[in-house]
Amino acid sequence: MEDGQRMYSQQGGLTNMSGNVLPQYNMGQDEPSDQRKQEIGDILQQIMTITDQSLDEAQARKHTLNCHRMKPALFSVLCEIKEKTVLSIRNSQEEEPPDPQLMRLDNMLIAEGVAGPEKGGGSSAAANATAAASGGQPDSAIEHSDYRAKLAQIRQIYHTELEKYEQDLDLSDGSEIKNSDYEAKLAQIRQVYQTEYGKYEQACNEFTTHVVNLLREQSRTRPIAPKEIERMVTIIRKKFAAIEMQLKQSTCEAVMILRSRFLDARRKRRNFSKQATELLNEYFYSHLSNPYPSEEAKEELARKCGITVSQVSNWFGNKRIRYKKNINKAQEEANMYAAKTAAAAAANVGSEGGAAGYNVGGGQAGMYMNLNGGDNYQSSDNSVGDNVQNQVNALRHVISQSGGYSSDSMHSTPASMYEQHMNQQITPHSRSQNGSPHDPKPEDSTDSWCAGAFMQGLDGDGDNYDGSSDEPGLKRPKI
DNA sequence: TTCCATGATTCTAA
DNA sequence: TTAGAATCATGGAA
Repeated sequence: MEDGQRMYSQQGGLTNMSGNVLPQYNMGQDEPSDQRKQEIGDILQQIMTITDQSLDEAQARKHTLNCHRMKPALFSVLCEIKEKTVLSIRNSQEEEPPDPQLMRLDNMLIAEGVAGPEKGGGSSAAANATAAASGGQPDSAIEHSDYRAKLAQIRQIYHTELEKYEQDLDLSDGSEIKNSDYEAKLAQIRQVYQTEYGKYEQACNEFTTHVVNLLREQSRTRPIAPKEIERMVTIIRKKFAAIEMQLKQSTCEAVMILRSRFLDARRKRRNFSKQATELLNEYFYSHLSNPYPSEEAKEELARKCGITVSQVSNWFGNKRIRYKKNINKAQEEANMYAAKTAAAAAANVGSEGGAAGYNVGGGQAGMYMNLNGGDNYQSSDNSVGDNVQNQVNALRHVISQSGGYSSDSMHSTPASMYEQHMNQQITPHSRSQNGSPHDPKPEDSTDSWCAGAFMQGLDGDGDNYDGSSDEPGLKRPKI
């Protein structure tokens, strides 16, 4: 009230802080000084007590005050007093540099492509978000139930959205991120961030508008200058910058977790189990004429090996290229698997008493024989008896060619076979009938994916140990 | 510690 | 979209 009392000039008129009499208002110079003092005192008293009154009374009082002839002059002086006292303290806080932490967050989000100038996430926000840690003026400066209700509502929305945000990103399961998933996850983070940022901006704007309207309304009964409203907007923006900071921190954390999982997934490499490798090799060498398993076959292999279809595809890709690069070793391996397969088939024949007892689903040999029936790389004749016979033929062939299973004979590889292999090599590309590299081999095709000679070394027709078309007198390379 | 095997990724061609 | 080829990075044996 001291400031208010200073408005009374010694001359009996209204003066500003500089002591100058305000000439623009009709101050009623001809009125007695005591009367004017009393009148102004009444006005001030009404203003001070207006918040103690009921809503209806306050509204009525507001109207009376607004219509009072001295109100403009009085408010002008009050605003000036406020400007030069309370608000001057704030002025010193306004020119703070941008928050370095927020700038770092902005930089990271921009670098990761999550936020950027075109997305409205980075620079514009940073411009608004200067110095998040300012004082708590809004709460103390504006005592209004609407304000508090709105603030509580926004806080609740913020926390709800924060929970939703973390749920949407769904990075808490500890699962590994594959390369193909990385971009998708990053895009998901980007989308969630932009959505949440949009909500944040909307809430910020709504709240700012609400407070501005509130202050304008109050300016009818309180000395609130437009400049003060502008400052209040700035303060609100700063307050909301804390929310923005939280949002950006959460997003950065999500990106870092994603990247960490992704890199971990790349680094981690576990060899497949021995059994899985055996199954894959058996399939590979039994389909050496066309080692391109169908999707169904891949799925079956993946299921049996306990790996993914992608891993099966990788394995076959690696196997094909490494087989071609190191044919000598591959031949040894092929012989081993051929013998093993045939032995298993023969064992089935012996134990089950013939073709009728062939165990399609059981055993490793049965496994790929079963797959053969599904992808049709095998002979079109899929009768159980023929399959068993094929296995037996293959076994006989391997044994006859190798002279048993001695390591010496298994490891010796005639140059003629290698040369023939290299000369007759046919890639799927060149074999393709319509130019597509992934066309499956026609069922009746008798050509070879790689090294028909090598397959001849197994059963002579390049058709997965199918001895049915083997010529009795066909001379096989000596192993 | 080194070397090799191997699963995975990336790039290119078809 | 798939396969081939090159390459990377890790696991495991020597």
